[in-house]
Amino acid sequence: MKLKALNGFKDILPGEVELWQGVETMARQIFTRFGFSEIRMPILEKTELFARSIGEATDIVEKEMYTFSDKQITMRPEATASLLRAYLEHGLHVQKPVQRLFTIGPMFRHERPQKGRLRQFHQMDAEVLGAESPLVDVELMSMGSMFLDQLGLSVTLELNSLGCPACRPAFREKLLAFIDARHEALCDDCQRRSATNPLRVLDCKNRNCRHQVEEAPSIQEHLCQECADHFQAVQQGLQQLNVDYSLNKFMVRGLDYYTRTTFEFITSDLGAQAAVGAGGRYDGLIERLGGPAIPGIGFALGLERLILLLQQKNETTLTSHCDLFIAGLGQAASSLAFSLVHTLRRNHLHVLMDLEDRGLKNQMKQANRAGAGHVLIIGEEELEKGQAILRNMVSQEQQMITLPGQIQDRQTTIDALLTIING
RNA sequence: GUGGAUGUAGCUCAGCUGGUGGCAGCACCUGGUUGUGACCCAGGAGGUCGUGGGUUCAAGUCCCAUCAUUCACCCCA
Repeated sequence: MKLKALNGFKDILPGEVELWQGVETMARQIFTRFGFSEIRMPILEKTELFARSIGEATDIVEKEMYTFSDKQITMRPEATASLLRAYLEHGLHVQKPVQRLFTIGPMFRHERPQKGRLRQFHQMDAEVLGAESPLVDVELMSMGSMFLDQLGLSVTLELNSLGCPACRPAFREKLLAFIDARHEALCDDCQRRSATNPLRVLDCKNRNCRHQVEEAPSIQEHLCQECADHFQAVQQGLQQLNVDYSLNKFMVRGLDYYTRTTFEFITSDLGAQAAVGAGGRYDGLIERLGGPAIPGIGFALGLERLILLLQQKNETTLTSHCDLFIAGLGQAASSLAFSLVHTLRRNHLHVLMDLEDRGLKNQMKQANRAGAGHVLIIGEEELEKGQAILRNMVSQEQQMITLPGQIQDRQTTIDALLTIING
């Protein structure tokens, strides 16, 4: 085979698609229950939008975006930027003070693929715009937690606060001093990071670095009064709703726009890609995009990672069931079956038949594979008498059914079939 | 961008120190009952051994290159 999908791009085949649909349905149900409305945005946006929101100096913007440079447009690497653009463009912030929005769709990042990481991947995104209350943070996390729980996945919620422009600079200085004092002991990556993004050093997986950083100053102890109060209220709210969480003073974000509350849903079952979902507050972002000073918070869940977890968890024997298979033997019977199948489909039945003139044995096999509850066998002998055999594939019982002689009689047969099959 | 591993049937994989590609499993087709599925039995079809070079009398097997996949680093959902 010469033509293949691009590296990092995957087909989702029948058998797996059902799992995706299940997850998406669950998400829509639960998000709707929390008052969220779905919004869908285009995949292409002006490159500038992502540069301004995600941050010029981030890895995503620096080297991972699929950009048509001659046109200055980019395939979205995440959803928040597009969502906020749409939110401002259509004046949603004027229509309602608080908007709860979610979206599901593909994102694109040119990274080296590995387990749980693709170049085209899918995220579910939930965002609350216009609300500053810590209870909103609590509600959002509890929603994510409820969703994952309903899927039967056990993940842990980790929580941190990144402070705000008022308190973060001071902490940054203090952290830099700490890191500089241990510069020689850190790995090459961390030495580089200490210059570009010192917060990232806290997040290094190198065991030695982790050890070095154990006593590092905690952002949680350097928050300004407002941020500290907010963080405190978030924790109280989580406790009130019995949402389990643990504090992680080392958690940082890869996108520049986060402030205050940040959180991740973590699993230990996906190898290196531990985060199935992550998000946080971004109180300055809407303003940065040219809108009014409106606070916001949101999170994204990685669909591929959820699917992997679900697949690992249980053998997904999602067998499709069809109501009826019609097996016709011979030209006349097949022809009758053909129109009967069509009519039954109009009556909302899931009906199949073979169109290749195969033998009865083969047709029975097909019916079995399709998980048919009943098979209607129209043989030549029965057809002459205006009858057919209806076989219950589970109980193996068979009964004679009268076939429609005239078009007008058809409804009688349909009704009889419907009664038996649905009954 | 950097490392490691792996490319044999539609899928999962055997194939030893080079000697003609596997009665291998799943799936598929046909038959075992004139016209009855799952189970069983018999048979069948299916492959330029990723690609291109090299070594050799002889390469799926050894060497080099290349492409692809994958895991990890990095980064992130």
